[in-house]
Amino acid sequence: MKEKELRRSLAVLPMGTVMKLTSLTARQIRYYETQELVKPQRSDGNRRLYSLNDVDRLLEIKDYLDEGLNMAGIREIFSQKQVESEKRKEEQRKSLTDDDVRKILHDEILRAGGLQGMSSQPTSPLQKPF
Amino acid sequence: MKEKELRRSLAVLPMGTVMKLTSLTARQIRYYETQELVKPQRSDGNRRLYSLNDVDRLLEIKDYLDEGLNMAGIREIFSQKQVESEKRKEEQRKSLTDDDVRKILHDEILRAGGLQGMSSQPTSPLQKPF
DNA sequence: TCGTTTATGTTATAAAACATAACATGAGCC
DNA sequence: GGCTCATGTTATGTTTTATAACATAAACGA
Repeated sequence: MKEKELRRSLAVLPMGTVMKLTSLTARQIRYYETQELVKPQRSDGNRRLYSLNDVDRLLEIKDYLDEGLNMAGIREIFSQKQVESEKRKEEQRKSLTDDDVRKILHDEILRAGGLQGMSSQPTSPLQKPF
Repeated sequence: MKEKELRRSLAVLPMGTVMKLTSLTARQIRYYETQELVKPQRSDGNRRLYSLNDVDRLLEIKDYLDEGLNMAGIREIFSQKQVESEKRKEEQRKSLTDDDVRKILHDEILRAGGLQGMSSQPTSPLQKPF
């Protein structure tokens, strides 16, 4: 699912398209940028280029505004979300590492015991002893 | 998966983006349009707007050209593909219909036999007798 | 209540991107 | 050599976008 992620973060949409997709005015979209709520890329000619993720973000902003939040509030929410997602990423990194450790240990045990075939799992690419 | 289909056929990409995504020149892209190989939408101001499907199509065209095909050949291939896809669609429509018929028949049999509970399937929304 | 801030509208001006059309051209073909 | 095909190049006009400045209604705070 890394391909999809890439597609969603490709900056390819010009202002006009984003306006239609979000029903926001150019003024609003640019203002939210000054408030650091979205950071579109720029083309060589300095045109703003948005990704699908940016569009989603703008729609989120709209929702929060409807709920009465102000720019500062939305900024705060977004920064929290980012912290959360980074935590999750770190969590996953750790858990993967633990998993590796487990595999390695398992391997050690097998070798120590002298190939008794407790498990019929094919050897993992991680092992490669020596 | 109907949502994805919709997203892929949304005409939102301007010429410049498509040029980068395909490594084709504007001249080429427009020429393929005169050859009816792609039919982008137009914005209010007459700008061409492409969908992700269009981009894929342009990449296909590029491949076929590299293989030595000419416009007529590519046009032919595309029209064949369309026929095929329509056949498959019709096939699916039919098969779904058959399935419905089967369910209805099954139901008829159940009622004729007087509720003997041969199957424990919950009644389908299709039945609604009378 | 008055002065501020906030979010957005409006207008002016310049530049970038795109459209159409016409002419140019090298490769392949008869 | 003349023709077609796919594409390049150039010219000209329109659309879209950028930035910036001024305007304003609503909310807010003193």
